[in-house]
Amino acid sequence: MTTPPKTIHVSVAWPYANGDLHVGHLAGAYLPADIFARYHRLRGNRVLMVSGSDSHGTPIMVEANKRGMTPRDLFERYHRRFLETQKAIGISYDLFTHTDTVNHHRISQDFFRTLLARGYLRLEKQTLLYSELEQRFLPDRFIEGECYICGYKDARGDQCDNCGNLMDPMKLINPRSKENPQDRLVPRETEHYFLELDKFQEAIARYLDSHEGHWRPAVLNFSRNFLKDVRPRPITRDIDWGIPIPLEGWGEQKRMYVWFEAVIGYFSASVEWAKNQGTPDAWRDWWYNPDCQMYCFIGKDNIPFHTVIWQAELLGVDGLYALEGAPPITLPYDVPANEFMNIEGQQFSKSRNWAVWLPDILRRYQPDAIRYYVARSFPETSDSDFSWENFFNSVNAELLAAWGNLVNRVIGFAYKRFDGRVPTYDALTDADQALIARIESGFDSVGGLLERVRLRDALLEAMGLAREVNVYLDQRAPWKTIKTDEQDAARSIYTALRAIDNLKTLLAPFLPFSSQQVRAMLGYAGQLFGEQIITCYDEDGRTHDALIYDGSAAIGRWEASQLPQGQALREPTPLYVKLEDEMIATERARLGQPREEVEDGF
RNA sequence: GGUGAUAUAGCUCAGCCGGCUAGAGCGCGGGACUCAUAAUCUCGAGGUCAGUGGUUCGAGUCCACUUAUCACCA
Repeated sequence: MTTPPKTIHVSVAWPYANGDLHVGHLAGAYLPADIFARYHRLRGNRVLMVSGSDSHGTPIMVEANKRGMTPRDLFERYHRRFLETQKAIGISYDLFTHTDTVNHHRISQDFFRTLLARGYLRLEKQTLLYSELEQRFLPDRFIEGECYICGYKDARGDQCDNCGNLMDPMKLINPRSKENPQDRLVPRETEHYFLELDKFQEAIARYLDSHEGHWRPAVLNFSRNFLKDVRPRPITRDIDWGIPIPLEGWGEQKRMYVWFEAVIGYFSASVEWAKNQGTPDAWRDWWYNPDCQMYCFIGKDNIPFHTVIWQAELLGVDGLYALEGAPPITLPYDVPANEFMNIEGQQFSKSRNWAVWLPDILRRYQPDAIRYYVARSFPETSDSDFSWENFFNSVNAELLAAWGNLVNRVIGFAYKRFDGRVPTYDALTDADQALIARIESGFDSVGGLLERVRLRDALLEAMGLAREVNVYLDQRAPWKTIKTDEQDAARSIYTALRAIDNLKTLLAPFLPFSSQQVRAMLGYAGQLFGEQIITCYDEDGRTHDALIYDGSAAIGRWEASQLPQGQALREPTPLYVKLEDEMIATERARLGQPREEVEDGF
């Protein structure tokens, strides 16, 4: 019956640390990744789930500039908040680090050196706009000018807000610096390294073909299309915040492009995790192991970086840090990219504050309530919508009414009428055995959907099973039979308790907090999952905070309940808080209003 | 402009290689029950499957075009 443990790598998109996390982040990548990772841990598989804050890139610089902070102070502020937020909502990273570690810099530079040595990098001259005032090349986003397509006066260097077209800053009419309008921008020649993606075209086409069966069609089609006319892409830029280029004379004004080094974080964070664990070679079990299955959880805007570009980087450095006779480096097995989650019918917008921020809602709602609604609304096949009315509805009418109430009524009944214990019965009826078998079938059906990363369907399947227990109870009516035939009530309550015991396991990847509560109320000791810990690591005097997962005390298993008769229960308390409809309007009214970032934790 | 995706009940979505009298949950209306956070169970009303044209004995399901939304590329 038991299959040998699988080796699963869960690579999760790295959030830019220039603002708080919102439900879009959660729906797009973090919650799917966590559900998937928790399921595989319950299955007894070896899971390594890593991510971290993206501390580089122009979004960080732009925001830091706006606030008069250094990029480092800015990203450290949000990194810290990311740790708190993700701990509170239960995103169980084995390591959530950031890209400004000594380790990540070293590994990214080794990627660069290896690619250069193997002839995958090409040096090219480019003409870009140079600021005479600041004595540097300005990133696209620091440039404004007149749009050469629609004539809009204040087009940004990367995109025109009026016509939506992407901009080539060199073509802008009367380009000027966003910061200093009196600054003079002059075209000047500069040199950059380009990653020759076209050299990997055939290998990646074969790679895509080999995964045709199980990838989401949208992801596969998109990637093939992107690959068709893939061309060399600059991996360095004129900027002073980022990872230095490890070459003579490239130290001062040039850094790696963030798209190049951020994905390397999946690799470097695995290496860091291994080192932090005191098993510095352990990362090879994922990265040089032909049996490892690697999943990248990302949003759709990130698809080409994780289905083509990251593969090119990995193929280009294959063998890096490998031991003698190692198998080829691991490429992602699947990239289950999600679409976007809109808010009340409109696209997320940071500038308009059209967003549902996680630190804010975690102060008002239970983490499992948020997880439930977001998971049942995952944008797995197309964009989905977060609406407060639907959130309240789903929590009250589904999570609370169908599941929370089931747990409460059954454990409550047993607690009151059977002496605070799991009832003892003589023999179960056919109906009882049929229900147990039906619920146990969920380990295959829900598990199968989870393995295929159809998480929304998996959740709905598990909830459907919970409903069947309500139907069963209605038919067996222990509240009636207990008056005439206590033994029959004992059978049906035992059966329902055992169904609940199974269901809490089936729901545990989605609802880890309340599943743990159910486990405790059923009288079990111990934890389904491990501990999430915020800790600090020291790299030769330079420290960084991280969120980690310690699974050593976790005893949860994806297997059928053997609930013992007579086991002492704990007095049940309701799992979920009922949400008051009046609050819907209050929540809606917050959208689009100025927001204050509250400083304290949760 | 190019490429890809999405458009199915009031809401959120399922409908794989064409055979459905079009499904689920929520919401709504009637009934039952009372163990339970007025929760649960049951019955029911609700859709010309974005539009137009085509292939086929037969099309939400395949093809073409159109419209709308989204992403990426230029």
